[in-house]
Amino acid sequence: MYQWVPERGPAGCMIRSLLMFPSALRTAVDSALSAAFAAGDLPDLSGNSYVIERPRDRDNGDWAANIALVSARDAKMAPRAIAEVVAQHLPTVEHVASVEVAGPGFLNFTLAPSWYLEVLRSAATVGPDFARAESGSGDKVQVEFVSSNPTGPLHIGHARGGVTGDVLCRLLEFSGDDVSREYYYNDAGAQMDRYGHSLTARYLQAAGRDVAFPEDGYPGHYLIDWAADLLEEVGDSWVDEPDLAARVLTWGTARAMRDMEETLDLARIRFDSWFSETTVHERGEVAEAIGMLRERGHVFDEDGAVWFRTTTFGDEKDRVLIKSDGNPTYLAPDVAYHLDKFHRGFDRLINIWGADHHGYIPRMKAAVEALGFDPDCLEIVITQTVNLTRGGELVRMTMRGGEFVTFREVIEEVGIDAVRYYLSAVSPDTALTFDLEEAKRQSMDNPVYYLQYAHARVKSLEGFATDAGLVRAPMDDADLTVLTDPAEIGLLKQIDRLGEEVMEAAYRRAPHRVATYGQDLAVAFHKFYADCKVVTDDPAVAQARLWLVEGAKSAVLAVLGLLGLSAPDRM
RNA sequence: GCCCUCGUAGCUCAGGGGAUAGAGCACCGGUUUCCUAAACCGGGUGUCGCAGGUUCGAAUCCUGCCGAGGGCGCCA
Repeated sequence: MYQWVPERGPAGCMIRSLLMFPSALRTAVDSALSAAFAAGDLPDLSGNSYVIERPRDRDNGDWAANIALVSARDAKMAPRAIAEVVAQHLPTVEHVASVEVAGPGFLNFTLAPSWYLEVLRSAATVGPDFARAESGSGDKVQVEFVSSNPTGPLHIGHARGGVTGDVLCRLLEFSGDDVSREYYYNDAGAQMDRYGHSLTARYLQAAGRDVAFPEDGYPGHYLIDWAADLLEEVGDSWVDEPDLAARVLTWGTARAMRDMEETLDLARIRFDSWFSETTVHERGEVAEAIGMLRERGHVFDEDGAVWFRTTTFGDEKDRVLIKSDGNPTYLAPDVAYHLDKFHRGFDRLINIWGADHHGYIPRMKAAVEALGFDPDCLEIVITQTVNLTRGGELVRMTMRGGEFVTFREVIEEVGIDAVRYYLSAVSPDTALTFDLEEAKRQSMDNPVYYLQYAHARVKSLEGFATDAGLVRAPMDDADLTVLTDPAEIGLLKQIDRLGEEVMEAAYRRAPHRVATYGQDLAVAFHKFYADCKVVTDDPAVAQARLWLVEGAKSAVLAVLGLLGLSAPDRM
């Protein structure tokens, strides 16, 4: 339920197309409260916090205020009676057609068509950016996501994190934040050693050497493929080199990184920067971070290890930074990395993590706080697991066994538009089931095509109108007031919703809301298409509808852009 | 055992203090001399996991329980 509360959401909720209607209503209600108080009709209710919201059922108007309901106890009056008084003192508000008291005491506002025509003028002339925030928070926001180690291909879990992060970034940019997208990769430490040894063994095996595969090695079949690539590239010339392991690890890291970059590219997931763990070690930032923690009294030594007292900040137990063998844990460079982020001047950090990292949140927050920063500036979005099915049958995957369907394979089978749509249409908090057969269907029962078809229809209409000799006249010459059909009004209302939906989705870090809205928008457009002919004998109607199509195109393109979907001209 | 997330229609999922709880799929039927039928129209389904509590009002917030998933390393 969209609610307008001035002090929340991106600062300055001004949208390019003046979509600030609820604030006008709030001003009006506030002044009605003052007037009623001055007239002695009501006690002073100005301190009550109420909400301007969308009624669930549009039969109850376009906006509703619950002031009477929240004030009933204070005023010692029946809610409906309060609402009546407020309504009597309400000043006229431009574009408001009617105000009525309804239900238990809601004040329901119904907008005049003139409002929607204002919105249409903006949408049709500005384009997809008509609902973009005029001025955002101004915050420099860094979003870190995917961040898979370069030890193998990306899988469907990475895909969800990647799509979620990417759509969230697009949303934040759309609502005015200065966004930087970063991929952090752990190219140091024990996991990389394991990977190097595994790939080295596979290389030697490929070269015909009889070597055993390490017991703790990476079992995936892809290592055999990559070893074959390496053999093809350098022959067996590396076999007897003394620095074989180092060479293989370097090559293998590059190989894995290339695979990830190619896959992300196919998925239209873009990054501004790639940050390697090695960097924080080389720059001495790990030592610096631990030093800072120690200075502030959050570090102690025990059993030969260096500990971070995270329990001070609510963690379940203290955590090791430097193991007794002298090597850092995963946490140490990660603390240094986050310190580095703050040093780079970001106001807000958002990390997209998989559900398996949930337990890591308290210690990371502890690190931020212990280093002297506001832990609320670090937000963690957790994406729940993805169950891959094919025709309802669970596709068995063993991450530990190394047998899994890769992100790239899913893209190649299903197509990136459908993959992105299905992965971003569900709340990150919900464990989702991704069915390959269902997503692959190129038919009307696939919601992604339903949405894209709205765009294809717009293009088709444009072509047909042109062929029919119908040329769109300037906006100023069009009489938009002829748009009165219920289907036309319904479409206008959906175009109007785009701005608030984007704000809400960005503010709540809820990228899936875009897909939900997109379906409503597409429904309204297809309904309009079915009920109202654009190319008609009445030139005034034809002109107005051409502009309505143009406005709808702006909204549809905005949604497709936010979801990172292609906008096909024909299907 | 402790912590986190989830539990809403047959299935996949929205809604997360507000009015009569929604969509898609699946199922049945209808619409095309008419801008793409990948569309439109009609047909029905709910103990919102269970039980308490807070509130003018609870699917939504709190507590407990049940169930599913994830996490509880000097792994990453």
